[in-house]
Amino acid sequence: MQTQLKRGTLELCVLTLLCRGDRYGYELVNIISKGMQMTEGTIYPLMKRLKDAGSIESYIMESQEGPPRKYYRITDSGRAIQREQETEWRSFSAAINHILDGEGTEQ
Amino acid sequence: MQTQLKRGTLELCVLTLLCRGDRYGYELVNIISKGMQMTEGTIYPLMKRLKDAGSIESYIMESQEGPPRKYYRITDSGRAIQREQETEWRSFSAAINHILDGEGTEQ
DNA sequence: CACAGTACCTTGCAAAACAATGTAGCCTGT
DNA sequence: ACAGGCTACATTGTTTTGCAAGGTACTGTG
Repeated sequence: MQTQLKRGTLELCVLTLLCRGDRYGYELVNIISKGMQMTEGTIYPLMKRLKDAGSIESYIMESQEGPPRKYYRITDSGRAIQREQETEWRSFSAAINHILDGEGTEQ
Repeated sequence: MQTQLKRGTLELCVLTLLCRGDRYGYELVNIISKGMQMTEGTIYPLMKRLKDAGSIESYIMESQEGPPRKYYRITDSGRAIQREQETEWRSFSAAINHILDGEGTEQ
């Protein structure tokens, strides 16, 4: 059920994390999955969508601890979208909380 | 785009409103659409799902101002689901806000 | 009698999360 | 030397749900 709640917000999470520095896919899964359930089956299609949209760029880097990593870097356009989505999220969650806290009770 | 954010939360909104009293479909659209965009094409399939799941019941009442209205009443099982989903929403939105407010910045 | 508002409903499309599955490199223990 | 586990990438197909578009029908007003 939680599945549905995540729609749209994972993109915001990823863009927000990338605003603070480059990350590779597997790393993003590990960070985000601390707060909510999410797996690689979700992140890679999402990264592809973001790349196709021009919100992020990627580059490969070797690692001493395993296979090469594909790092993602946010673009200016990605930053703009992050700001937009953060605003949307805040007003959206405010609307939900408003209903939970009693909106619509009055006759 | 906001479309994706709504996933799952509209059900919570409807159940929450019905916890406070019976409502008819068109009325629910009017209340919820004050806070976010939503139309009848969304509510009627949702009400059918909720009814099939046993979360709500319905009854018809005449109206002096137009066609008869189909009112919905929440069931005990519906109330339990509402509580569950409200808890889920609160912990979910907390997780998102946690990421927005700096989680994952530290090395 | 047309039109606007109220109120119901269905069909078909699109977006996105995710389980399942597959590849391959690195490291440790035996 | 090799099995097993972790790291790290990726794709396919299923499922859920929001919504535009379309349709019916009743009531009241100009």
